[in-house]
Amino acid sequence: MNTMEFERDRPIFLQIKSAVKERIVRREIKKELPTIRGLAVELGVNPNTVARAYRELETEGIIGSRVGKGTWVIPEALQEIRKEMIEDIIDKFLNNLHSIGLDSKEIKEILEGINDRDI
Amino acid sequence: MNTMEFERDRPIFLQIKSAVKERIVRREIKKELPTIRGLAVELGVNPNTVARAYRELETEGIIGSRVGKGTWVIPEALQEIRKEMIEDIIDKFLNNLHSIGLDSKEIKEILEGINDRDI
Amino acid sequence: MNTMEFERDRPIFLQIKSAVKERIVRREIKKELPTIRGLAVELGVNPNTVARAYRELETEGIIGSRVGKGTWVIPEALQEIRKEMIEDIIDKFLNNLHSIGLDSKEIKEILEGINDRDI
Amino acid sequence: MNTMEFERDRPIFLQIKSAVKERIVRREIKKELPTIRGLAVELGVNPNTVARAYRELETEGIIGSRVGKGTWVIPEALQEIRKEMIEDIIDKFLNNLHSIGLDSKEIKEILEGINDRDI
DNA sequence: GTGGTCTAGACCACA
DNA sequence: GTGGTCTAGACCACA
Repeated sequence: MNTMEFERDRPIFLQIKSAVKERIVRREIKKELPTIRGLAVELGVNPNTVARAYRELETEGIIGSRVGKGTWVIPEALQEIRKEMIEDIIDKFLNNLHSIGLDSKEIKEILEGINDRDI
Repeated sequence: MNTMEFERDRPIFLQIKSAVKERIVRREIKKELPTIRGLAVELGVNPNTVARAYRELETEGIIGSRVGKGTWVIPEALQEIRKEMIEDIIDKFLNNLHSIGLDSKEIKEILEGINDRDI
Repeated sequence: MNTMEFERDRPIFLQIKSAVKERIVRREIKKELPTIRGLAVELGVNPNTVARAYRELETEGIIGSRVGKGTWVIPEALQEIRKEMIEDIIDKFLNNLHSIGLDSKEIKEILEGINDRDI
Repeated sequence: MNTMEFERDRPIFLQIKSAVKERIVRREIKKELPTIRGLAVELGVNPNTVARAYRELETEGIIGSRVGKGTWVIPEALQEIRKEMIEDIIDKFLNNLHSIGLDSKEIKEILEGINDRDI
């Protein structure tokens, strides 16, 4: 996590949540998560803020925690969550394109345009 | 605009702004926008809230307004804004995919997957 | 006057007033001003709007009018008004520079910078 | 900010905006801005009015803010904004002089005239 | 405590 | 009639 630039207009706890989730899904965090206090110091935020991010990740079934034992990734959930995230990203993408009035043909052209990019 | 369900957790003025912008880009609003007070009544919100949405669209150069005359689309801006919106949608899409750790190959596969869908 | 782009956020009658005043001081309008109705049509505004601009110019002693005789420049006022306008422009300029905290030395440098420009 | 006389005929939020911007550019405000409510009380205006001034300064990239933390100057933006302001003042000055019909020679004379003043 | 949103409602100047 | 400003005041989520 090292340093992290926070966007304004989006709660910090949500940004931390996203960042941690991404790192888990990218397998950069394999098992043990940083302690709440440690991460809070590292990011220069209030421990409550990190705690809230962790709490929501726990509710989503991505991580587990036990007092005295710390916080860890739940590997069984990983594959499923990754799939969901991809699906969400695609849905949002298509919805956005539809919302500005593009039809199937135009969307297909855009998809080809992306393919020609240096991704 | 007819009716409009507002999501909670996203400011109403931003939702109005997006909705109006979409309708403009889709050419459903061609020239004259509804009056601030008219739209406010229609949506069941305070005129100030509509005014703020309009004001920001005006700052973005999409619409113009004048006391006593009303509010209208700036047609010259349209093409440009449409392009920007498409570009933003694509960027966000690719960023999201990268952020969960997909590499070029996986992204290309996803693009093909979308192409095979019924869009 | 031909065509004229109006800025938003500044009343049209004031913009007409400035434009007419400028044309008078530049001696582009020598004696007779366009009729209120004629100018209104030309600019695509309400005659009341032009009338208000003319009325204020008359109050400032720049123009005279009589029903049935039209509107004309008062040449005696011209030299004086021109001087006032120049003085106002200079005062505003120096005030603006002071307001952002520039000292005499910096202002002198700016003045030299302007002199080196292609004015 | 202490006290502040508001001109009529110019929106209060714009006057607050200018005043704050000047104080920032003059480095009288170094880092922390007064809180919205604090400044509102000090100036005897509604918090919404100060909030709008701050919001626009934030849009211009001059200040940043976060709920619960307050409002602060973005130091990186300062140099750039100072330059822009000077450039704007000069442009406006030259435009004004041109608009009343002065030619290069006359403008140069005026510039020298200013230089001889006690600035 | 702090910024941000929203409402209800008054008032204004321009067209 | 129309957009624009402003106030008073409530409520919210984040820190």
